[in-house]
Amino acid sequence: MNKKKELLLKIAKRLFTEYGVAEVSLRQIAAEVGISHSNLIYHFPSKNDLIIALHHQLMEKAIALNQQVKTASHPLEGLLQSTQIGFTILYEYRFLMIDLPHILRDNKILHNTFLDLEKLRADMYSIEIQKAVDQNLMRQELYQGEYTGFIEHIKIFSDAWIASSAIYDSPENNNIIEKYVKLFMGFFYPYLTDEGRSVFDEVYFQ
Amino acid sequence: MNKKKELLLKIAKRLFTEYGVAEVSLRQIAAEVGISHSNLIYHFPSKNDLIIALHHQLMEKAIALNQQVKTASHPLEGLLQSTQIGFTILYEYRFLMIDLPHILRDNKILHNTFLDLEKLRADMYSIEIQKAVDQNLMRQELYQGEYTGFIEHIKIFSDAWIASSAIYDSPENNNIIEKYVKLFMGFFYPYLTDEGRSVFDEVYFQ
DNA sequence: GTAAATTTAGGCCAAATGTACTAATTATTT
DNA sequence: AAATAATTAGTACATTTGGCCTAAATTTAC
Repeated sequence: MNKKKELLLKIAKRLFTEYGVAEVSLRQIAAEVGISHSNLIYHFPSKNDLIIALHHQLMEKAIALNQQVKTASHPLEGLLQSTQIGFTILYEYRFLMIDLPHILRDNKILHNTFLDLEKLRADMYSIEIQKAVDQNLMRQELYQGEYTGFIEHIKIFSDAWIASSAIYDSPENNNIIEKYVKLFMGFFYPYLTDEGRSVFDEVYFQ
Repeated sequence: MNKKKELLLKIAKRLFTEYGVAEVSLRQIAAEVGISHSNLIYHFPSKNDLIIALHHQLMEKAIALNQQVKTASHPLEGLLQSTQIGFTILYEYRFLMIDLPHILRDNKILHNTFLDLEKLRADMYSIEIQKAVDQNLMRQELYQGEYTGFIEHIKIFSDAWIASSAIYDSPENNNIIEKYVKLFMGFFYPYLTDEGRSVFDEVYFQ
C-alpha cells in the first residue's frame, strides 16, 4: 500500500466518521487532502473504492492483532482479550458500522463479505461456548437452541453497539469502548456456572 | 391529518423502505404520487418534514395500540404483548431504524425525541423487571447493577434488530417479526426463576 | 540522458437536487 | 356571484456531484 494512498484513506476515514459516508463527496475529500478531484479519482475511482479499501485495512489490522492473542488460559480470558481488541479496532473504523445498512445497500461485494463473516463469527462463538461448557465455566442449555439464540444476541450487539453509541453517548465520553466491552461481557454472566463466575470475576476485575 | 397528506406519507414511507432515505429525492416521491414536485413541497417543504410526519404517525399508532394492552396477568405476559405490538408497528416504519444514525444526524429535534424516549423505555423496563422480581418470576441481581446492564442489552437490541434484519435476513422471509420477538423474549430466560420459567413457557408457548 | 510510465491538475458536461418565483386552477367563504 | 384562501403546476436558477478527456508535470526505467 502506497504512502499516498494511506494518507488518502486516513483523511477519508476521518471525514466519513465526522460527517457520515453519505454526506462526504469525493471533491470534499480531495479538497481536504489538498489535491485535485481528478487526482483522488485516479487513486480511488469511486467512494465505494475508498470504503472497500478502508474495510480491507480494518480486516488486515484485526487479523494481525488477533494472532497475538493465542495464549489465554481460559475461554473467557481469550474472549475478553479478543473483544477488547476487536472493539478497539472497529471503533477506529466506526463509520462502517454507523452507516452499515446504507453502505451494504449499494455494495454487493462488501455485503457478501459480511454475510460470510457472520457465519465465521457464529461458529467461533459456538466453539468457545462449547469449550466453556466442557470446562464447567458455562452451564448446559436450559432448552434446545438456547445458545443459538444467545449467539444471535451477541452478534447483533456486536454489530449494533457502535451505532447505538453514536446516537446515545455524549461525544465527549472517552470511555466508550470500555463501556461496551463491559456490556458485552455482561451478556455471558447469567450463563456462567459458579466456577465460571469466580473465573470471570478474577479475569475481568483483575 | 389530510387525506392527501396521508397518501403522500404512505408513498414516501414505501420508497424510503425500499430504497433507503438517502437514495430517495422529493422529485421521485412526487413522480411516484403523480403530482408535481412543487406540489409536494407545498405540503412537505423538505425530506425532513416527511420523516418527522412519519415518525409522528408511528408514535400515534404505538400509543393507541399500547393502550389496549393493560390487562396482562403477569409482567411477562404484558411484556410479550407490548413487544409484539411494538415490533410490528416499528417494522412498518423500519426505514426509520435502518437509517437511524443518518436520519438523526441531520435532525436535532428527532434526535432529542429519541434521547427522551430512551429514558422512558429504561424506566419502563426497570419497573417491569422490579415487578417480576417482586412476584418471584425473575431472580435477584447477582451483582450490583446487573439489571442496569441487562436493560442496556435489550434497549440496544430493540433499536438494532431491524437494521440487523435488513442486512442478514432474506427479504423473502416473512417470519421476521416473529423471529425477533422470540429473540427478544429469549433475553429474559436466563434471569427467570423456576416459577418464572414455568409462567414464561405457559405464556409463550400457549 | 532519454523514453516510458505514473501521477497530477484543469476543464467540461450531463444529471440531479434544493430553492424560489409566478401563474393557473380549485375550493371555501361570505 | 364575488372574493378570498388553498392547492397545483410550470419554469428557471444555482449548486453539487460523478464522469470523462486532455495536457502538463513528475517519477521511474532503461
